[in-house]
Amino acid sequence: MPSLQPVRGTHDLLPADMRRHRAVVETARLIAERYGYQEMATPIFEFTEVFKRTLGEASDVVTKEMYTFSMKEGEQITLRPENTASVVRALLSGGLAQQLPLKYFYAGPMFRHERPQKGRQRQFHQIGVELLGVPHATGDVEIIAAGAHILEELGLLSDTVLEINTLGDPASRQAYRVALVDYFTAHQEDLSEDSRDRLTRNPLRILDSKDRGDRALVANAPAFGDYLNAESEDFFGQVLAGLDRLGIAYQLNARLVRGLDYYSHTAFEFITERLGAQGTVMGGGRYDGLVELMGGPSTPGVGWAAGIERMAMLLAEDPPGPRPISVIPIGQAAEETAQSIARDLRHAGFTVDLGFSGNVKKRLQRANKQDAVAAVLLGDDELAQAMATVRDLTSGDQSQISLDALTEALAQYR
RNA sequence: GUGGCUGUAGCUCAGUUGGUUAGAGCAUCGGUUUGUGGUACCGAGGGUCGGGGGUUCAAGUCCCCUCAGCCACCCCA
Repeated sequence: MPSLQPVRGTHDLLPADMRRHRAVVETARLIAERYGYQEMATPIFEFTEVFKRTLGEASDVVTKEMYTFSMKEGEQITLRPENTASVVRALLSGGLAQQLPLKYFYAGPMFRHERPQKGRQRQFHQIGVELLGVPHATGDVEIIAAGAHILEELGLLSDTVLEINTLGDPASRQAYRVALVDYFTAHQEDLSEDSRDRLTRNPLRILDSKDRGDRALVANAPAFGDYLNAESEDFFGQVLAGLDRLGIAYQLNARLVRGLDYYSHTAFEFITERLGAQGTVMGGGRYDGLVELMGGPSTPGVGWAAGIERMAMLLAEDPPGPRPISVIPIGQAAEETAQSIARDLRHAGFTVDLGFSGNVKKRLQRANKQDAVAAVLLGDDELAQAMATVRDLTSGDQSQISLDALTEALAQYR
C-alpha cells in the first residue's frame, strides 16, 4: 500500500470543486440541447484497437499516454484518452449510420498518462459535441457557434481567442506533408531534437514548435496555402463566411495543427492566456475520414472537446451551494415531530437540514455554517399549540407559524 | 519522458550562521450559567517538520534517494 495520497494526476472533487464542475457541465448541456445535441455516454474503456486505429499508431497519445490493460482473456483494453473514437464506435455498433445526421453531447472522465501540471491531470474531464453525417461548412459553423455560446454562457468567451486553420482534404494534406518533409529533411541538422523526431511521426507539428531555431526554419517553410486545392480552399472560405455572418470573432493561425490523425479541413481552438502552458480550453475540427477508418460507411463528422477542469478554473465566482432550511427540535418529543416536518418540507420541494444531535445553540451554529436561510424551531411550547418558530437567519426576525401554514410561510425560502 | 522550483498543524505561512519541550493567523473543539446562530472575550486540542537513508555530540535547518505539487519543454482539453 503506497500511501494515502491520491494516485498521481488524480484529484478528488469535493463539494466546492464539484459545484464548479457541475456549473460547467450543466450549462454546456443546456446550451448543447438548444442546438439539438443530445446527451449520450460511452463506456470509459474500449478495446485498445479503437484508439490505436483512430488516433494514429504514431501519435503521442497512443505511443505513450494510454492506460492499457491486458485481460485474462487476452484482450487489450484501454481507458479512453478522448471520446470521439468511442462515439464513432457506438455509431457503428448500434447501426446508427442509417439515421444521419446525428448530434451528440457528452461529458465524462478521460485518461492520459502525462506529467501532471496545472490544467493537466491524468484523469481529467471533458465535455464535447459531435455532429455526424453533415459534409457542409454549415456543420462546422454550427459546432463552433455552439462552443462559443457555451463559453459565453459561462462568462469565459472574453477570456478566450478562437484560432482557426484548415488542414485541407486528404489529398491537399498529403501533398503538403510531402513538401514539408522534403524541406525539413534538407535542414535536418538545424532542427531541434524534438522536431527531428516529429519529422517522422507528425511533420505538421513542427509548424507549432516553440523552439527558436525551429521557428526560423518554419518561417521559410512551404506554406499550406500553396498546396490547398480549390475545393479545400472554398470549403474553408465558407466556414469563415459563416462565422462572420454569426458575428463570431476568430484569428487565422496557419500553424495550428492537431495531434490526432483523424482531423481534416477545419481545425480550431479556443485559447486562453490565463492557464499558462495549458491554454487550450476547447479544441476540435472536422474528421471526415474517421468513420470509414473504423470500418463504417464513408461519413463526415465535426466536433470539439473542452476541458472541464480548465473551464472550471476560469470561472470567476464560486457557484453557490443550496441554502437549506434548518429544522431544529428542542427536546426529545420534538425530535420525532421534526422528522415528519422535515419529510413534509422536503416533499414540498424545500432543501432541509435536520441535524442529528446537539442543543439549540449547537444546531443554530450548524445552520449558520450550512448557510441556512431560515430555522424552524420546534419546542414543547410551540408543539402544544401546533406551532413552530420560524427564524429568518439573515435578519434574525422570528415569528410563530401554525404547522398547517408552514409551507406557505416558508415559500419565500424555497 | 526532459530540465528547474517547492514541500513545516485542516488552510496560509514564520522558524535566526544546525543547538534545549517547533510558532502565528484562520479553521476546529470547549466555555462566557443551560430554548437562539452570525460579532466579541477566555481556553483547549492538533505537527511522523512529504517519506527513507546519511553527515554530526546535535538536523525542520547540510548531503543523497524517493514521493507529490508547481513552472517550462513535450503533449493536449
